[in-house]
Amino acid sequence: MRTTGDTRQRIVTAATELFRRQGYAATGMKQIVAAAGAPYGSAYHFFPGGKGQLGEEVIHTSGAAYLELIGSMFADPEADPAAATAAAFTGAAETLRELDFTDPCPIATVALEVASTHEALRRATADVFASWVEALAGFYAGAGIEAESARDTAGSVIALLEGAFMLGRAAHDTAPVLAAARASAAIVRDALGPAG
Amino acid sequence: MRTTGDTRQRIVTAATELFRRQGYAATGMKQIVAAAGAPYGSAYHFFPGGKGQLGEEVIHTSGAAYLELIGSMFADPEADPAAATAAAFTGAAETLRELDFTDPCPIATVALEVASTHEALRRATADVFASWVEALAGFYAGAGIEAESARDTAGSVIALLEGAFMLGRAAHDTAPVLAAARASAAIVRDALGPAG
DNA sequence: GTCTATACCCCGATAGAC
DNA sequence: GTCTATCGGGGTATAGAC
Repeated sequence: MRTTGDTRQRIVTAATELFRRQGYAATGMKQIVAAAGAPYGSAYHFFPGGKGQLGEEVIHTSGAAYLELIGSMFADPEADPAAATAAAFTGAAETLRELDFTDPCPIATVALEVASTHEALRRATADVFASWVEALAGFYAGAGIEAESARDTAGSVIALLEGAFMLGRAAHDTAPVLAAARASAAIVRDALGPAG
Repeated sequence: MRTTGDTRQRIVTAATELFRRQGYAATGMKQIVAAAGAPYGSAYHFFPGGKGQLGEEVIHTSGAAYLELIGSMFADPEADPAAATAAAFTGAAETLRELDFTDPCPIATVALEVASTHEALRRATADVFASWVEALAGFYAGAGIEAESARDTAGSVIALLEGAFMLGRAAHDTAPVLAAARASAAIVRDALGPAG
């Protein structure tokens, strides 16, 4: 009654890694259970809804983990918001290199793949993006940006990060993410207004 | 000797549309030739290198078409660069809605899918992104931004656009692209410096 | 050059022994 | 609850008639 929980968890973990590296369509259930060291039947025992149900869970759990990461990076309400944002980008550039240009974002590839093909998964990615934007918007609002503008700013910062990952991965170069660090600071400063 | 060219072109066109909507891995050769109204063997007659060769051609040709679009949107050297950039984003938001939240970028999904799995295709997407950045950087340089900064600025603007498409498609909402319009102007203004 | 048939493999999913 | 065998279908790619 304890060991069974391990198998389920291993399947989710393996799927998360494979979806991130290869995308949703290119990853098979057999590949997932093989990577998880689990028998094939376990996948459908724990996820009777099949690949779609597993995909939904992967999106939500990895999205929640990333949300915590965002929360920890923007935890200090005293920090200068533009500088903190730029620092997050330079840190992300380092992560990108450490991951050997595999995707630092756990759901980006899947989000694009399913956006026009799989409603349930599309909604799951939308929920995750919204949770990230909300968290970052809260930080900006605490730093003095008006609520609605804070939301827009947070959305643009996350969009910029996702796009910078895309260009950086394609080029095998962290330069786009480093350039985006400066751009992200400009976005936040603009939202802070002349006083900021 | 004329009609054969049509078949090849129809295959490329059909593949472009399907890759854009579903991604690379989820699209099959059979689906492509069916959509093109071509016999199955024609695909391997014109593309003996198979799906990979077809993918490379799709990336390069659709990337070149998008390059022309960028060139036409930033054709006026007298235009205010920040305003022109923001206008491009508001136009992109409209396009996104017209396309019913299908991907306005012909290579974004494929770029993420192949970044860590298919070297030849990854390089093709990198070439395309680089061509877009170079074109936009030329416009910014003409508007008075120093060359190296113009390149960084162009990269960040394109990254922001790609990321905004990602969030907008997931949410089925043009708001992220419209918010990015203001952010893009802030990025360009920051690069222009206090004088701009 | 055009088109059909097919080889060979892996897909997601299920049945049912254990 | 665990695991294997298998089903029906679709994947890429090729052979070869026309």
